[in-house]
Amino acid sequence: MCYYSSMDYNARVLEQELRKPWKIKQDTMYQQSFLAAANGYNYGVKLPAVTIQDQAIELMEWSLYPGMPPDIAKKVRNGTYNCRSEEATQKKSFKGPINKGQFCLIPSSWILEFHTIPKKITGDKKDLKIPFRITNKEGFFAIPGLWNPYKNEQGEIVRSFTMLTKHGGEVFSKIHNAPRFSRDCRQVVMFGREYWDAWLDDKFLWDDRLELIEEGVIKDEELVFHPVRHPNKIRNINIPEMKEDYREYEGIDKIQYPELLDSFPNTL
DNA sequence: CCAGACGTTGTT
DNA sequence: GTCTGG
DNA sequence: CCAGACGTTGTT
DNA sequence: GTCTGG
Repeated sequence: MCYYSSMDYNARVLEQELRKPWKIKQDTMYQQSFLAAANGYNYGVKLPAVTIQDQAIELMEWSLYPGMPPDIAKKVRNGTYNCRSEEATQKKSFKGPINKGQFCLIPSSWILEFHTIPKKITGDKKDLKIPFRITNKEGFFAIPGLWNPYKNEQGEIVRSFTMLTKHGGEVFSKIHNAPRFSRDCRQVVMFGREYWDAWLDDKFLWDDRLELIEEGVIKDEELVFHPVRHPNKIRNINIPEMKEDYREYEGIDKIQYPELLDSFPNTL
């Protein structure tokens, strides 16, 4: 999954339209935008998130650092950028944060998922990977997550987080059709404005939260998705000087792919 | 009990 | 073509 | 995921 | 560090 967040836009929405002005811990990030990708070899990217404890936007590291000795934690962290919500309480890396109520919310403008058209069909040498921009009608939502602190090599306490996923709905399953190993198609949980307060309310225990996820995840009918130009570089997004390069993706445009006519007739 | 795992996804 | 390593 | 390798022997 | 599997 690729994730995108534009903080200046996000903060404007929060303050003016939603009347939910979270404090912003580092004002330097107010004007930043973020485009980040998750995989097992790229973690620690700093993204804006709100913890239930502080109720303020701050930069935290994407991919949860579990409470284990550093040599082990670093390895496990390769796979903690997401957390399967249905199984979270059974996982050593996540049950601690859950029991301590370390929930967070990650504001976002859109995410990308890739649709694969096999080379068999295109007749090409490689599969065709078409990125879809996915968001809600408001163009602004938030992803529920868990967070955990750790002490980095400089001895500083750093906060890290994971984004929760659930079984993928129809839209996600259709777009995200890459061949998989044995498991189901997943989607990152997206909450519209009306579920943010509940997620950041400490009266809800984990079982309540599982229900919140099922009930609050943005429905397919509320999703807006369309194919877009292929972003050729996403890696290293957290390098500050690359910020300008990514700004161009803020208005990432819908484009036509003739190859999609068979799989997405009339829906785009 | 001890040994071994600890995680998720599948463009970046 | 298929597996491994990053 | 993609990029890059695509191997053996002797020894643990 | 803590849990799971054998």
